Amino acid sequence: MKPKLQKIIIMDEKRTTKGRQKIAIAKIEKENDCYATFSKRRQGLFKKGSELSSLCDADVGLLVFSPTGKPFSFFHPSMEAVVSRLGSGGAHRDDASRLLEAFSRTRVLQLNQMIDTIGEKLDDEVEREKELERERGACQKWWEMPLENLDKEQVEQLMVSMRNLQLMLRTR
Amino acid sequence: MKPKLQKIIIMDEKRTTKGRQKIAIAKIEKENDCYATFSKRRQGLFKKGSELSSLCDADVGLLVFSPTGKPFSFFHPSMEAVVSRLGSGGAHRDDASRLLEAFSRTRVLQLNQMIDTIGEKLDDEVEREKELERERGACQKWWEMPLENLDKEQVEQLMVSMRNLQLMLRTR
DNA sequence: AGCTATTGATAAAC
DNA sequence: TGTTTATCAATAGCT
Repeated sequence: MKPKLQKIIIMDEKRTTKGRQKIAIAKIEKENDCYATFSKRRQGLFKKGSELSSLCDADVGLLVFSPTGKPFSFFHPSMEAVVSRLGSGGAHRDDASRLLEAFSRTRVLQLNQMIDTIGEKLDDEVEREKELERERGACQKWWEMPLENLDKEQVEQLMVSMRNLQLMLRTR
Repeated sequence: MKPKLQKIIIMDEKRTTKGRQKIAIAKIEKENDCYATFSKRRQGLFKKGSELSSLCDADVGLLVFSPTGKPFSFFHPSMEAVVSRLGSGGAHRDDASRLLEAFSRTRVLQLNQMIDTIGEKLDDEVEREKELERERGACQKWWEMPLENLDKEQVEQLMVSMRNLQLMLRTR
């Protein structure tokens, strides 16, 4: 870019880092750099997809495999919505499809909702959130607690607690 | 961002345009602006996907529907390559079926990975969580958090999260 | 995982 | 839709 608007930039202090540098779009050979870049850019890609779907109310489906073969995906508004638009959407009643339904209703939806409702809110709302987090501590977003890390006992307690919560909410 | 490196910028000539302005991530109501934005951002998204696949030698599949319903897709190295990574697949059917199958398989893979992870007892993460719990004992029982202190939005989020949690637990 | 300087993407205006 | 320009947002290189 060649700015038409003339700017004169004077910098004091010494540069502390080299900052972002231009790179060629070619395979990153250094394995560590490659992983780091994949992680950052995958996040960026999914954010872009999320923004596109929000801004234009467009159905979006993204599917990416990491260098190690691990799959990542992003769908909005849901995998079913995106996939069903591809055609007549014949009745796939195989196990995979049913699993897909069950799973997409939980983790995918949850992740997307988190992204939509929390991650992409306006700046001041994000600021307010951060404020709340600081006040109340890390436990505020308990629902982001990785369920994978709960043992059987903890799960049972969680379910009991959920039932109680439901009752409380209902009586509100 | 707040640059640590002090810059003094002097501009002469008058600004000729407003340049890029910050926008909220919400549905663009003006139809024309919406189409223009979709067109530009779709290009940007596909470019990002292309770069990611080149930089990290990653398989990438992107699928987007314009506000008018027109489908766009990007696959690297090819749809076949992306799909085939998910298994030999059965007989060759139409593209839609194959895509669906691919997506389903992805989900199943993730589900299986999750189940595996769940089966294991946690190590460092759990220790870390317990550590946190010990530190802030009061906050551990988040479900006893006074509901009066939640605003409407938080309650809605809470209920959504609960529903997702239920589904997720059910699939375990 | 955080930070900062720089590159890259893109909202406005034509 | 394509081009241009000033800004905003993503991220490369370090730690």
